[in-house]
Amino acid sequence: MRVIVVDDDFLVRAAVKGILDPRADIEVVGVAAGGAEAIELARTTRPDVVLMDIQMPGMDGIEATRALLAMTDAEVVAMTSIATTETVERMLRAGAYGYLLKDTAPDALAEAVLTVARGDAFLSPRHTRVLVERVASDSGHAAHRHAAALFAMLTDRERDAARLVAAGATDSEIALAMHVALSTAKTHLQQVKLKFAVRNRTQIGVMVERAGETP
Amino acid sequence: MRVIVVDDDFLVRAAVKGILDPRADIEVVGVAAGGAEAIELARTTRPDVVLMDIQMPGMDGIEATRALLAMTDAEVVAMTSIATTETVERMLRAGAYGYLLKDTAPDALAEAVLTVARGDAFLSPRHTRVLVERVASDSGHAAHRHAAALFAMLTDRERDAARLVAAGATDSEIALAMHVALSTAKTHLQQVKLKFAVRNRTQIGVMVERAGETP
DNA sequence: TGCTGTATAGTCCATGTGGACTAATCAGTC
DNA sequence: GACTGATTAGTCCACATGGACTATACAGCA
Repeated sequence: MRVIVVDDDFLVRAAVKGILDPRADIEVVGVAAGGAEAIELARTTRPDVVLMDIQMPGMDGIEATRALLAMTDAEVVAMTSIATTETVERMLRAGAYGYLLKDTAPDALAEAVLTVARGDAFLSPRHTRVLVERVASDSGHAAHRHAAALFAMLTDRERDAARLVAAGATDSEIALAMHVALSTAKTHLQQVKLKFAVRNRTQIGVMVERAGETP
Repeated sequence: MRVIVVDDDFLVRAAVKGILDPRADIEVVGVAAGGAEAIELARTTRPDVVLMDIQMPGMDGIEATRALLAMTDAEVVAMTSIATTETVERMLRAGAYGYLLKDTAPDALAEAVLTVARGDAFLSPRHTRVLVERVASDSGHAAHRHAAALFAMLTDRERDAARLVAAGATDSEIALAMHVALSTAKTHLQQVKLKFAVRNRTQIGVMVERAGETP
């Protein structure tokens, strides 16, 4: 398992290398002090896993991860001491599958490397909790389910009309797009209003968006 | 650490008890074969952690978790062999902070119990990956960011007006609610339309909903 | 075979909305 | 002290929308 370590702090680089190198199944093939340097290093050493610090001067860990994953098929494990929803989300979105607190036990460090290398994900318990809470609380979820359920109760043509309303079309544009008379489009929308139990077309648009049906 | 084990399979109950009981820091204070039985057991034994199977006849693990967390302050670790986004999400939403594959190593089982007991989350690497991918791919995210950025560019009063539009108010109702003249409400909405670069109020409503600003 | 739901189409009229303007007041900025 | 942006307010008019109806045709179902 070929690994590179990216951190602006010399002590961290040395410590991580010191933990991983003695292991028979992991070899640290290089260290870098910044994002740009890491990308250069990855090009030449072709690592399986990159241990990446997030806060670094210059190109930060998130940018570096994005750039790195665009050109290699390495896996990335983020290392940091911050555990805000915001940061975790941005890092995972950049493509990292591992997330470690810097005070992690040596065993966990090696385990994280091996876990992401075989295609699974490894997050520290603290980060896992942050992620779980984000998914669990996901406000507006109930509202979305309700809107989706209402949308599913529409007929095919009512759905078409509703989507066009959400896209900002006028009644006559809807009639044109659906190849029907103006009065027909209006009748469909009256039905949609009834079924959604709303007052006007604006709320139809809001419901369609909430149901995730705006294309 | 007081633990109860809930599973409809006698062999699983015995195996889990056999793994956890020998440990000095964990005591299995009861086992149950179903959801209803588990709730009864939790009432009498007051466990710290409940290991809960998801697929059970009668009351399933998700329902049981919801009911159980409503009446005790125990933590729940789900046990299952399925790892679909759907199931993981429903279980986490029900309030579980642990999620194990049934073929988990004995060490991981005990670690999961201890991790959730101290308030963190523990997911098997496979489930962690499912969760990470859900967060990372989250379609519509870019659209949401864009809408939120546009919304942030509005002035205070324009924001108020925009929210009221999304709620389905007419111009005169907006004027009333904001204690301004009809023409003022219209002027604000003209500005909003300009800044959002949209054609009509329906699209204003859609953008406000997309930005997550509908109260 | 009649009932129900869907899709189509129409009329009439009150009200709402969009567009194009102008303009005063006030707060902060250069 | 002039300028800019925010907030307020106004007029006029064309067009869109909502509401309340009626009505035909066709499908599937009991």
